Amino acid sequence: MTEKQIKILGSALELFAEEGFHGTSTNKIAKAAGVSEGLIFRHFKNKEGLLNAIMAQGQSLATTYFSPLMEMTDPKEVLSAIISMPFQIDESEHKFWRLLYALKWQQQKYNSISFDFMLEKAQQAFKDLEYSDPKAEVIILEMLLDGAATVILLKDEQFSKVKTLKALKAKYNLD
Amino acid sequence: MTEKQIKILGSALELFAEEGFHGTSTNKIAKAAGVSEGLIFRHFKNKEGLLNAIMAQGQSLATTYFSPLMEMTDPKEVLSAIISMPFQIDESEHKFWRLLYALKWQQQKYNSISFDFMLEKAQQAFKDLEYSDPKAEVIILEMLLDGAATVILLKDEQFSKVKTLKALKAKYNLD
Amino acid sequence: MTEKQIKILGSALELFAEEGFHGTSTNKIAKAAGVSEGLIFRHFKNKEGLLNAIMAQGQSLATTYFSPLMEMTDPKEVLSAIISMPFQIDESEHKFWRLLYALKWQQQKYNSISFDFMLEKAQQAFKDLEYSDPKAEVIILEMLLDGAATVILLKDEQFSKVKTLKALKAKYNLD
Amino acid sequence: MTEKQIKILGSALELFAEEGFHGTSTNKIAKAAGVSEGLIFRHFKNKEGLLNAIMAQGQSLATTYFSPLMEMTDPKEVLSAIISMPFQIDESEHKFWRLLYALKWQQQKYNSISFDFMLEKAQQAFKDLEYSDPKAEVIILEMLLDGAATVILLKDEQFSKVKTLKALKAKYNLD
DNA sequence: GATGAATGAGCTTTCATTCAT
DNA sequence: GATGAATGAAAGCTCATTCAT
Repeated sequence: MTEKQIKILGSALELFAEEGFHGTSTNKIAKAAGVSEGLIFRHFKNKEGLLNAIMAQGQSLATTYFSPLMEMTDPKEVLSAIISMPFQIDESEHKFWRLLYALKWQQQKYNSISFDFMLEKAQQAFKDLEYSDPKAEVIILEMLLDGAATVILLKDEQFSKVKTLKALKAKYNLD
Repeated sequence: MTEKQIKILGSALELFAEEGFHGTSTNKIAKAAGVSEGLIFRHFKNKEGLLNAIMAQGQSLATTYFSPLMEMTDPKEVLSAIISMPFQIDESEHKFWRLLYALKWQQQKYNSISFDFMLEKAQQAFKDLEYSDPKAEVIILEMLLDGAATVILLKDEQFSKVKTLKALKAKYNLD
Repeated sequence: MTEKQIKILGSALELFAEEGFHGTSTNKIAKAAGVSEGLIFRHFKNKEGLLNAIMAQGQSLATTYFSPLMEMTDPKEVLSAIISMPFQIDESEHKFWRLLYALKWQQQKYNSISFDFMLEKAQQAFKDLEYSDPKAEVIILEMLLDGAATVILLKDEQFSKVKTLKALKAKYNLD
Repeated sequence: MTEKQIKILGSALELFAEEGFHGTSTNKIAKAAGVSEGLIFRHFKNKEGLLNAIMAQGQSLATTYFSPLMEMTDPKEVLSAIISMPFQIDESEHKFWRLLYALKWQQQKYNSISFDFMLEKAQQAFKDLEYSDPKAEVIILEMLLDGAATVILLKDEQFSKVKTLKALKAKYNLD
């Protein structure tokens, strides 16, 4: 990938995340990236192709997130790792997750990154810990993750992440 | 409001919720409502005016939701009422809440309907019940509400709401 | 059809005929028609839709041309009528036929107006007149018609149509 | 001429003939030729330069066609040779003539290859054979040639060229 | 000679909005 | 109140052409 391609993807991610896919013109992206508008189409074919390229990039980011889970066996460690996730989104990834969540609400088409594997791992953990209704627990966990992501991505820094995570872990008796 | 105005608002709500504000053209709305495009502008001045009208309608819906809380004093009853809320969204309101949540991710401008009053009420309840960190508890509750709304509005009917709500209430020792 | 639609179709026909479909921009058409560019798309959906509308108009023109043939029975009268056709293209239809012939060379898609009926009528006439190879005669006739159209449409008025038609009829003994 | 130049010219000829000059992008030509787009401009300067190069190639092809005529004196031989021409277009030249005829309809600019010499030769032949209106006969011959080319180039192989040519020669009492 | 990244003008098309009826 | 023709700005996209490598 050339330097300009990277610039385009970066600007597009930022703008899509902030103003939405339909709310962002290719003209705006090109200007933000310091690039001619035509170049966007030469490299990504479409405005949608641009979005796809961003999502493809994100897919590998997500994989990095999830892979450590695979090897864990201790159920408490598993739950602790899962719950911590949204609290560990850092500056550089912030924009990507914001876009991903925003897209969720618009087209199922872009629900491409799947959390199913993670949720299955969680269900096993709840079973191991002998929760009475593991299925319901998984739903609640999913809600907590989506909710944490929502609050963190939309009103970051207006509350103490450390304290919140601690209280949350306490609810599941995770040290 | 005339019948045609109602039709327009209904179609707009549906389309905005599904395809986003910028993703929906006034032409599409007019066709969905079975109305001439010009009429939209006669009644609502703007595309944005349309959105405002929808939000105004929603505001009163929200008030209906929240008002019973005002009179409650028993902290457990308060928490129980708050937690139940997203689980009680019914068919007819579904589209509106979907739109409201989708807009959250797009423009802060439309974060108009505020949950602050409710969250303060919750904080008082947590204090009354002598939770060790009421502030953190409120954040967690907010996450749960946002998360529950997300899951319910986006993948409705793929899980048991009754069981989930029950397990959730158990977490807070609410009967 | 409104006055502006007619204007658009007229300008488009003229420009397509002179500079080709791909060689003519919708901007140019709009300006020639004294109309906003958007209007073209509102009425005809596409640039291609514009072409289709022109062809549809032409179809009825062609039908007018061919229908008198249907009732003729005298073979000489039939051949005479057919041979005369390209020589009777008048000013108002000139542009349309020019476009039609130009399109022939580019996409079979637009070979929509069919001369087959006319050629069958001719074949019957050649049989009636006991020509030795009626099939070959039909091909030659088709060539003559295409050729006459080519010469008339592309270098009109540089030769005597009357004398040429006379000499041509003489070749078929059509007084 | 290098191999790549030949490839470019060949692809351009083919595409121009099939989809028209304006209907063919340099990008498409480059891909068809298996060559970078830039190379086209290095070798031919312009898109128009490409067309000119094709026409120059064609000019010598045409000369080959016409030169035998120069030395003929017998009028019947002359007419026979002229009439036979379109029927002798072979596979390898097909595309070129198709392009040439298609261009006729698009821009007079490209009426570059002239048949005038040939038509003068024909007029002399008609005079020698004491046709009553040699001028009109030349026009008719021109029509026949254009028409034969049209039919042969656009619906090749759907009829017997041998029989058609025979019937045609019979019309002029050529053996 | 050859590539392919890059450009900018121009193209087709969409869209919110206006206005005469 | 209601329509639908009409607009003009801006959107997404294509294209011939240039240039560094």
